[in-house]
Amino acid sequence: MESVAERAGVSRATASRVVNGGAGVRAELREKVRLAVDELGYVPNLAARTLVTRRNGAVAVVVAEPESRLFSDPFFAQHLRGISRELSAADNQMLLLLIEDQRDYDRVGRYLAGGHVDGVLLFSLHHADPMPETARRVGLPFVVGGRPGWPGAESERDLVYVDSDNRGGARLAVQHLRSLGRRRIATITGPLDQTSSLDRLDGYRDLLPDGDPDLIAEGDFTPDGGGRAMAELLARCPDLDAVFAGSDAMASGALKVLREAGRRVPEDVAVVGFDDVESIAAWTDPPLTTVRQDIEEMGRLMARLLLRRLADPTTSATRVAAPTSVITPTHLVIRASA
Amino acid sequence: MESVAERAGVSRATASRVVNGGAGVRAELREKVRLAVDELGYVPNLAARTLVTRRNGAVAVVVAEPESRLFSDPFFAQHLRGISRELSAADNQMLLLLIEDQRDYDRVGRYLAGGHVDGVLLFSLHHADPMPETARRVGLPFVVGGRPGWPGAESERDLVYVDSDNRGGARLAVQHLRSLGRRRIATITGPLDQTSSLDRLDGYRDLLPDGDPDLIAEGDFTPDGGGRAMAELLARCPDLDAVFAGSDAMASGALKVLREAGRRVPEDVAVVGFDDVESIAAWTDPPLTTVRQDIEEMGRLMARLLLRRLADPTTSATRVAAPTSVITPTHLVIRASA
DNA sequence: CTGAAAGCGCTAACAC
DNA sequence: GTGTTAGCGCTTTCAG
Repeated sequence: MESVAERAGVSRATASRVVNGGAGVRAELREKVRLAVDELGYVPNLAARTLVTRRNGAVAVVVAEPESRLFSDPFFAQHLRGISRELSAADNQMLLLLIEDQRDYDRVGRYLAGGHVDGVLLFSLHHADPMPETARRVGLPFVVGGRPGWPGAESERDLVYVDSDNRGGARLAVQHLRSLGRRRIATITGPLDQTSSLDRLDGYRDLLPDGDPDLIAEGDFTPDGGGRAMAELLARCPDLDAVFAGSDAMASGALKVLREAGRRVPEDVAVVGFDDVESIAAWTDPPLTTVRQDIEEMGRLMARLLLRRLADPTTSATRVAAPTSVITPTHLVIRASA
Repeated sequence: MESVAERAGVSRATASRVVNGGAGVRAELREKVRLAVDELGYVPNLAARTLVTRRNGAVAVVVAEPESRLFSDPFFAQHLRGISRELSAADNQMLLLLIEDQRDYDRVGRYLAGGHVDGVLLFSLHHADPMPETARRVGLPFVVGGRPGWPGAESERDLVYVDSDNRGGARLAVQHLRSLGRRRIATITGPLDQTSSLDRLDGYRDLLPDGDPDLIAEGDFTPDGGGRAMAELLARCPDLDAVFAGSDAMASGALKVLREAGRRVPEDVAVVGFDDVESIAAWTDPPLTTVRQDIEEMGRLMARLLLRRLADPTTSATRVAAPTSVITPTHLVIRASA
């Protein structure tokens, strides 16, 4: 920058002003500086800038997903795409931090504390996940993907999150199955330490308040887990005529087990999934009827919420219209499996 | 750090030494400083450190994949997992930079030039991709995922890359099909502007040098594209009795089209995929026989190669044992489709 | 509207 | 061994 200023015949201060928007600099000089910047191929040193501005132009995305689900369910990638788009539209970088084992919590915690990012996006929170507390401790604004509250989690109350209408979506699914005349409707849930699984189960129960508990089996959001749960259900309730799976991935596993058991889908057993992940739902045999949630849009919303917080440093004092959580709608996509 | 030093009764310099390993400091003082750090909850400011050391402890992963494949093929996620593991084992952060449209090339280029990272991992390079040149221009060491060379790409000659043995893998697939007695073996290729597609096609041709060109159709690595290519092939060569698809995702699309056309797999048409992405290959109907490449390992290798370059600043002058490209092996995984 | 000067928080020679 | 000193490259009051 020294040399840019020199070449343009101005001081470093003026050069700096131009580089950062050029407000309050005579148009003539502004041009001169811009020219010098181009000619010298000057690029500002971010570290130096951060040192004084205390801003990084970067936000961290922390994904705490030790399960193999992360790498078998495109859910995650779609989310990321939404986030990345929104962030880069605002010229912010996305840093992906993966947490795979206990040790990583520390590493990521240190990284966040190190002041390399301006805010944090948190994902796949399981019960009693320490990340929100960590983010709060180091004073970084954050937004959570998926409703984080567990009964009694006092401290989590006023944090901002984005989630889809899991409960409503589940109701849609069961409703549809019922309208098809199905009477023995089973469900395969996700891991019950995640609110999304819980909410979907609640939606199922909303419509089947007196349901047979044997019709409920827990999976883990993987095709494998879905298959295992399906096998359990079949053993317990051979007379079931429909299944609502808590994710498309699990539904695909269930489909396979049903096929192997000689049950025709949808004739003998109707199947509905959840997510509408194109690469799974459209390609199973038969193609999956499922509950659609706009995952990419959820990602965009998370990023937007965080950016708003960053732009407007509303401390807890003068919060007038603090960003608030949002629930995105779900709807049914009918294909061939139900 | 000022206050840490004060509290420990030492100078800032000594405090700094302790924080950075504590070599050459009396054990007694070292303890004192450590204590002060803990008590004050001190965390070093990375920006300041970077400013002077010129090191970030971070490497960028640039994924130039405008196609929707990125978000429908777990290939990518597995790669990332490998990279992330290797990087964090060496206490380096991974920054994910996605390139989706032309505009993004500039944004990412600026970011790299800004000096926020120590090195770059490049992915999914298409023909004449400008990223390697950009990385070279800003002077960042980089490693490429997938063989980048195109005929005549002089400047790309001596860059380091990690790739799997695509050609050998394809040969394995065709070999297997032939050993099953198949005589009309078709292939669905990936986009032919990527070397991985080209190499797999070459492997196919190695074993079928006089093959009927009508038995070759181009897909795009998506299930959809695979389906379209399969339909084409069926129209052109109704007598085909086997298909080698250049990816599991394309194979899944092909399977669907085959099913709809009333062809039984593997009885009428045997199908072999490529990748062995568990979430696809194990869950298709029938489960896919495919060529396995250890994607996560490839990611780890890329990271390791880059880290070695960073650790050992071998300029082009004294290169004794410069890191060199590596090709990982492939092998056949037999399931039910062939 | 522009320039001079004072740091941001840390590390690395260099003396002691 | 340890402290002193000089910056790393940039932004930003504060005068002019």
